[in-house]
Amino acid sequence: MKIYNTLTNKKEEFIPVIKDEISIYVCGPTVYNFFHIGNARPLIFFDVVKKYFEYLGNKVTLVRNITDIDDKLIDQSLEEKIPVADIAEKYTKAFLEDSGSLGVSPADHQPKATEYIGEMIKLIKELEERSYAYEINGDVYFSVTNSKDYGKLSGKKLDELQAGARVKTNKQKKHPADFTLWKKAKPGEPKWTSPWGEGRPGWHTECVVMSRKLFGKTFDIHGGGIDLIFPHHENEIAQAEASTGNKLANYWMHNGYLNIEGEKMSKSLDNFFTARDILKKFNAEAIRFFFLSKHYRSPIDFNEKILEESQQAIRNLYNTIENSGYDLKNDIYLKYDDSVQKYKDKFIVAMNDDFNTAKAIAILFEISKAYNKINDKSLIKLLIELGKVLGFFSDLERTLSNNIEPISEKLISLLIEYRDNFKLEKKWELADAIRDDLKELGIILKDTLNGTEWKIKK
RNA sequence: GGCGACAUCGCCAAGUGGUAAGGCAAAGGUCUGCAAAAUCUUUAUCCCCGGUUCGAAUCCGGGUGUCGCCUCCA
Repeated sequence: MKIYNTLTNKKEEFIPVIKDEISIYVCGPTVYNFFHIGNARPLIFFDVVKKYFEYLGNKVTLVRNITDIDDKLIDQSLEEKIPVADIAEKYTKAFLEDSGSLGVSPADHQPKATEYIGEMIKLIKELEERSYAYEINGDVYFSVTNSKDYGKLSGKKLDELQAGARVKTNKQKKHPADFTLWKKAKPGEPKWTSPWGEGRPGWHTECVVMSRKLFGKTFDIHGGGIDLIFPHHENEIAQAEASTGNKLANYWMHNGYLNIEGEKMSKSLDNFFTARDILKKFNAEAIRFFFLSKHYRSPIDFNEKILEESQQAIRNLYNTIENSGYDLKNDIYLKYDDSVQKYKDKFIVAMNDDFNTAKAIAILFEISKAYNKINDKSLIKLLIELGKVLGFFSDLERTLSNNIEPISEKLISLLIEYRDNFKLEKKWELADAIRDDLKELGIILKDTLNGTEWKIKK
């Protein structure tokens, strides 16, 4: 198993701290708004990472934190004119709903920043005692110049950072790259009591204390979007190593951006889509297919045409399974012979190469094609097994059975019978009318060698 | 100014030294009353220039283009 590690800029053999037990920490949302379709990428990708490690027989613990106190929540609270805590609650709920709709399994732990204030204060005090932190007027900053290899994750050098390139410099800091550990509360803002007065923690601290609490010292994989490399993850490393001297995580994985017509999605460019809105138009597995059809580290361009294509592609895989008359309940007797096993091996080779999901998907289609040629049911079993590793076919139980009322089923059979009679009498228009009308109702008729089959359109 | 990523068929996309996976779309054939599904067939020499090599989409150098990061950001 090889994983590309941002820390070393190369693919490395993956060796977990504890054999067969893998710890993953992924930076979760700041709950100040509905999350956008770009945020769905790390959610879906690390969902697959977890599923794949489990498929290989590991016990996986995935932590995804929820940042529920931050400047952005305060801004949103002013805009919506409701308290910060209500903003947090509202958008945390929305996050959980929408990520669930995307088919992303809940993390094993979903710690909230506000539950860790005490821990964060402890860490900041520790940093202060070791003179990595200094306080000015109730604000506390981390001093990056005291950190001996600051910049090692992002490859940036302190003297090359162009201070104020995008955000105006805070002149009370000793060095422009110093970052906030504790922020003094303005009147009316949410606040907690600390040795430096009332205020709130800075963003970069929560992940350090949460991961430490839930995993102990060094854990296996820290993940997130590529934009978090600097400064967020850089600052996490600086704090963790300054306080204990231990590595925070062994492997750092970062997914590329989702772009809109080649450009980064942002509110100011007015090319911003929430996952919630996209889910109204496309099903979750089409969205998943879209993301997984490209390697996670590459930028991916989003548009509706691609999603439509993805939807068609995943539907075709479902077609293969549905047409096979596969019986989910009785598949335990199916065994893989060598010719089938080789597809499984190829899939694992692809996934072991830094999660090459694009190639893994190609193998699903090879299996589908092979089945349609030789009709070996064990290929369908493998297709489902591997598809589920990528998070597909969650809907299979429902789509394989036309789950409707017996009375409706009888009605459909009756109509098919009438249509058969019309066909025998060569009254094509009447026969086609029945088929078209049923289609309007979402019932698809197919004439096969075994007679007319029907299914509910999903 | 510093750092980095990317450029493969109409569209999406894998491939990192041995002669171009896969998906979507399109065209034609088989099957069908028609349709759907399935199936067969057809469609690229890899941004440009130069170099290394028996051999390069893959390595090196130089261009061109697109995008990103340099303390909001997945």
